[in-house]
Amino acid sequence: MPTYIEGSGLPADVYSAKCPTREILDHIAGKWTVLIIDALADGTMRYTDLRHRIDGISQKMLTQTLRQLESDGFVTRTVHPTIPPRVDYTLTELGHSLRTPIAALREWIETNINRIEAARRAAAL
Amino acid sequence: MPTYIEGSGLPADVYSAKCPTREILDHIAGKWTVLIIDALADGTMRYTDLRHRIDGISQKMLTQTLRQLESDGFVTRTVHPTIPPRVDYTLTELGHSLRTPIAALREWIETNINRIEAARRAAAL
DNA sequence: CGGAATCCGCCTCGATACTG
DNA sequence: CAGTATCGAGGCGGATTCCG
Repeated sequence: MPTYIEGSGLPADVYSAKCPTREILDHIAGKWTVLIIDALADGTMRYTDLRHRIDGISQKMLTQTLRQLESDGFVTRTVHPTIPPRVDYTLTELGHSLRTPIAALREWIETNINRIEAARRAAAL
Repeated sequence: MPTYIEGSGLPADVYSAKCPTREILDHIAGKWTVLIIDALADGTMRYTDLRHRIDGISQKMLTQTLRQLESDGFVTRTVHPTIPPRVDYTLTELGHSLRTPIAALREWIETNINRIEAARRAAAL
């Protein structure tokens, strides 16, 4: 049984360019998005924690992606007015439910990496 | 138990920028990649089939993404030397095993779209 | 500490036109 | 039918500088 979009009544379908699901797919299906959601699976993390956990991410992309996740309602940003400042990032309930498919993707890559690399070498012929 | 990278012996870890898993994540985590893999889940499809199934994809992105998937060993490209030409795309065994996590992601979006839209409106305040 | 602001090269992506 | 070629806008992403 498909889900129907509130308002339009049309069935949810990522294959349809104008379906709201398409934009969400575009937001979620990104390298940094996946890594941040997955990193927050264990619980609250500070900005610097994330920066060090996710090797190779720049300040700009971290901030930018976090803002996107926040405005999509996946992540909560909490500012503690202390000196030095402290900002915590946590998954919302919605973001929490996204954990499972995201983690599944990461785990698939990690467990199959040797098969993948072998397939790439074979495909390169 | 983690997977270890053949050759280096290091544990597979997408959080590490230099780990080969990171590049694969970058290739897989994309709007078009997800849609193509998911579309091919049902079986072989021709170029034009894919073009019509995935609403809004340009010829360029379809060709480009298919080539990427092919060189990563997820998809097989078969050319039939007929007139008019016919090209079939099929998931390899590896690509087939990727179906599960990809479909899980698509399904999560489609079933939760109304929650997501509500959360976005709430986050926008 | 947790950003914001700015600059900038490059690559992505889409639109258009053309081809065997 | 299944692409290739080209172009141009925009976004990605890194580096740097500055701030409360």
